[in-house]
Amino acid sequence: MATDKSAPLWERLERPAPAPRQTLSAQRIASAAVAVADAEGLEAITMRRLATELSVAPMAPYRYVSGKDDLLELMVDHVYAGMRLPAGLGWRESLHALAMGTRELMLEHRWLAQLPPQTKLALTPSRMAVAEQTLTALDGLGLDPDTMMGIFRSVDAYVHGAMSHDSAVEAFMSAQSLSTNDELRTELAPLMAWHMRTGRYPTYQHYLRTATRKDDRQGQFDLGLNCLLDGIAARVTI
Amino acid sequence: MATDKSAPLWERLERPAPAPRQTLSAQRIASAAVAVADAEGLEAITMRRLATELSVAPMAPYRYVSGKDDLLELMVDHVYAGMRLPAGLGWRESLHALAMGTRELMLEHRWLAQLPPQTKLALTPSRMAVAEQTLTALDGLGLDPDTMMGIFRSVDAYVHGAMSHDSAVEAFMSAQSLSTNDELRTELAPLMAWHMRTGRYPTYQHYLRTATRKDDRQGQFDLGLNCLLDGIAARVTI
DNA sequence: ATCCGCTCGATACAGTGTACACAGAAGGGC
DNA sequence: GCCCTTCTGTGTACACTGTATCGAGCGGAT
Repeated sequence: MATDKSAPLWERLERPAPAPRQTLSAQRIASAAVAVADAEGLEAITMRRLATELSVAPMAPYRYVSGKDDLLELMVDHVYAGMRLPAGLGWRESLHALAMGTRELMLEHRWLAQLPPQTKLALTPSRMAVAEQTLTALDGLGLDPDTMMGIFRSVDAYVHGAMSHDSAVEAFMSAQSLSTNDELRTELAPLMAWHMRTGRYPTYQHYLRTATRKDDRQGQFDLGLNCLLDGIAARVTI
Repeated sequence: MATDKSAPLWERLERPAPAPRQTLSAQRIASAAVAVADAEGLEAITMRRLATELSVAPMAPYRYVSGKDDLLELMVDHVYAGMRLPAGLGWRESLHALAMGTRELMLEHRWLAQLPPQTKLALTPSRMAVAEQTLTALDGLGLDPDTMMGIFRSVDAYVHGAMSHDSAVEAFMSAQSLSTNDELRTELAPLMAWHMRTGRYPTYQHYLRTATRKDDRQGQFDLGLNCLLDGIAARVTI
């Protein structure tokens, strides 16, 4: 029986491997790809590069993934599998853990923030598990199902938005070999100075002159997250 | 199309004068690119495609943009220039207008959500203007500058995260020629059914069975936004 | 009239994703 | 023992990408 390409990727993977040959496997492919992306960024992920990394012909991985999109899904699932949310906490602690866990994951794997849209949507088993755990933490609070899912998605949206920005900054810094926030500011200074010289942004200029923790990304993240959780609290406690 | 050196001298001489010069400009380039991306998505944006759209040689636009990244920045600035935030509102209405304006912009130009990270960071004049207007709306409330910027960035992060998801969904739908949410659900049903058959997601399954407004994206967006704004309110009103 | 500099054209190149046909090994039935 | 199907990985090829480079011809300053 031929491999049924119309079946979902995940179903195909869970079918018993009819292959005693086994120099390649979805696992090996995924972790090799993740290793490359972690070390050199998403743009280093190339079917050829992946193949050489696995000491295999360029087209070989196509036996396991139907294309690059599939590969990216596999990578996402691979790293999300490492995320464990502590159970038995209250709703707020659970959402906080969800946010912090996702943040950590996206810091460790900066490429997560630059995936193409169809991959961002991918409903992989590990992601389903995260959703399941979060929904469970929100269960039994008297919320209707739509609100439960809405809360989960809102936190997820905030985390993704914030981390998309943060990891873009960090990718930029490492691309320019900047290691401190001061170096970053120095790098951006000429552009910023030019903007300010137009005189169109007086309030922004005032911010630049008086702010003190301009680049505390962790603090920024916490501020927004706490605001969001506070707002959710008002809807949870009946 | 090649300069045919073997053609008779006289034919070569009578060929139309190569250029009524100033055919290109940053404006023309930006709006042509935006038009293509709006109609066919970001992946249709190709230096060659852009050139043919402008009836010009592939390398011609490089006189105005130093590469594709520059082009994308130009496009971002071009569409953000159309965003006007009403002035004279209170802080909450202003933040709400910022969120809704950005949402509308990202719905109108779905490619905004799939830009590469360095372009997402781009500090273009139009984006600076949006930041300026928002900061102005937050001024005079007794907030310290860091908190002002933090609030602006939090709202922006939420909007980007939420819309990144939403416009990925819509890109997927239009790619599969699905027009209604029911069609979308039908398309995803086999995958979802497979996940559910594993029995690993009981709470998710319960959600699927009992939820009623599963795909009300506007409602989801509003829920999270209102939560966030409520949380901010607690920090604004001292 | 001459020259310079800017704008745009033509060509070329390395690198991308992936379609396609083929080689060889694994294991079951005779 | 053999053969034959089936799966795995190989080799080659193609259309397409971003962009470096060189050169042609116009406009304006000298």
